[in-house]
This record gives sequence, structure tokens and C-alpha cells, in this order.
Amino acid sequence: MTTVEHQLREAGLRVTAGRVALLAALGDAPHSDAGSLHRALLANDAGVSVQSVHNILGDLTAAGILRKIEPANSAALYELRVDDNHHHIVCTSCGAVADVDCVVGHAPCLSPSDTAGFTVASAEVTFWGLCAACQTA
Amino acid sequence: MTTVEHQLREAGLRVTAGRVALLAALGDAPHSDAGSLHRALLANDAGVSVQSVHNILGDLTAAGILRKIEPANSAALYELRVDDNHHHIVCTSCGAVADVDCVVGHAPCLSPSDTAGFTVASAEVTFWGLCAACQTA
DNA sequence: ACCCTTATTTTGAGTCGTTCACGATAACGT
DNA sequence: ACGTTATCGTGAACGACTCAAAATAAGGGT
Repeated sequence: MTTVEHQLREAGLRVTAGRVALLAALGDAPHSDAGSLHRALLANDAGVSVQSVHNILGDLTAAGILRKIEPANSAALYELRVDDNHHHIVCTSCGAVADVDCVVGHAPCLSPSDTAGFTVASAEVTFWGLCAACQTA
Repeated sequence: MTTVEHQLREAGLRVTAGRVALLAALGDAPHSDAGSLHRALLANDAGVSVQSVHNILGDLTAAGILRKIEPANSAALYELRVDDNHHHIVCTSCGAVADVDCVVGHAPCLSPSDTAGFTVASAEVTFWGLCAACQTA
């Protein structure tokens, strides 16, 4: 039994071909959207419908196996890293996404001065810039 | 001539009823999406088509008169504050949005350790929590 | 004050990403 | 092997937004 199968069972989810294939595809291409994953699965003869991709992504995200991020000007992206609260940097030119480990977990910026009566549960940081490829181009 | 008219002309844009009405509506209800603004204008007899609302929002955003934000699980929102680089706190329950002035503009968290080859142009922070109303409910 | 140019708005259609409903299929505990 | 029930497929639908081209109106020039 692979690690992936373990993960699914521990979450009370059945181990299906689609879920295993999708997790594998996401391992190969982190920060993928539903469409890309669907195409990747089709290319691997692990065909599932587009709707099933959405089902799977929703189920696995709810189970805490996947993390969903929604950068501006982009479809929802999914990644396998869920344990740590890392952030992301997005290329404003091509949309490439990379992980960013926030060195200062308790940074001042994460404790806003005036919360307007809100209770703060979490902070999400998105950096915008140019990826290596788009800098040269 | 009102301030709003000045702003538009300085940006090289024509002063139209729709633009003036939309800016007024945004003043009354900050952090509004295109649909809300469209309804607000209709209620004020300043009818414009939904597509025009999108046109206006796009034009004014490009001109630097409006700022566009796109929190996860939400349509694009617009606000009048464009000069300062403030952040936002969003209610996970009802979607309410409030401004947050980041006290530490040069906070450590805004200088990620490993940028994966990216050049960082800006950082965007979104806080998630419960608004005052949703805390009591 | 009136044209004329051209920015803006409208009308109408169309796209993309996602969600919903429900019957068909298959996972897996017994 | 069997039956229950989670999961998947099919098909329809949605919201937010974009595109294209004809109709309108802002505002500079005369």
C-alpha cells in the first residue's frame, strides 16, 4: 500500500484510480488548476471527466489532503503541501507560481493594528513579480 | 466641478454620468463587486448596463482611480483607496471586507527568504477571520 | 451655438471555470 | 461473493466576465 493510499484511507475516503492518478499528477506539476490536471490525466490513460476532477479536488481539499489557492487573474490552483503555512509568489507575466517559506512566522505584519472588529484567524501572503524566464524575455 | 470630475479629466477620461454615478456608489459602499454596483446604480435611476459597469471598472482601474482586489471565493471587488498600499481582512462567514493598514510597511515577511529566482515587485496580504456580526451569530 | 471626431455605451452573443442533479458504477466491509 | 453506499459520469446550468460591432454622446474646434 502506497503512502497515497494510506492518506486517503486515513481520511475515510475510498481509494479510487482517479484520486490516485490526480495526486500523482499534482506531484509532477504542483500548483495546477482543474483543467491542467484533467489534461494530464487524459494523457496518462487515467481518464476522468472534468466534473470528477472538480469532485476529487473538492473532496481532497475538504479532507485536508490538498490545499487550494486562488490567485487573482487565475483559476483555482491546488498543491500537496498542506502542513506548513507557506506563501506564494506569482509571475505577473506568465502566471507561474512558486512556494515561499515565510521566515518570520510571527511577523508584525501578520498582527494588524486595527482589525475593524474582526477576529483574525489566518493571514495569506501573495508576492507578485517576474519569474526567471520572464525576466530574460 | 467636483473632485470626481477632476480626477477623470486628469486621467484623460471623459466625464460621463455612469462613471460619476459609479464612483459615488463606491463611496457609499466600498469593496463592492460589479453586480452590487450595477444594482446600486439602477436603484438610483443612473441605469447602465452590466457590461458598462465592467467597462467603467476596467477603465478606472487602468487609469489608477480604482483598485481591484480578488479575494478567494468572491467576485472581484473595487475600492477608491489607491494611494496607500493597505491590506484587507475578509470574513470567512459572510464575506464582509475591511481595510487594514499594515503598520510595518517594510515588514520582514514582505522580504521572502527564497524567491525561487523571481524578482519581487509587490506583496499582498489578506487576513481571514470573523467580522463582528458573525462572531455573535 | 453647432459640428465632428472619437471615446464611451449599448446590445447581443459567447467564453471560462465551476456547480448542481441524478442515474450508473465500483470500493470495500461483512 | 454480496450488498451498501461512496464515488463517478452524463448532461444541464450558472455566475462572472469578455468580445464585437453598431448606436450614442462628450467636448474640442470653428
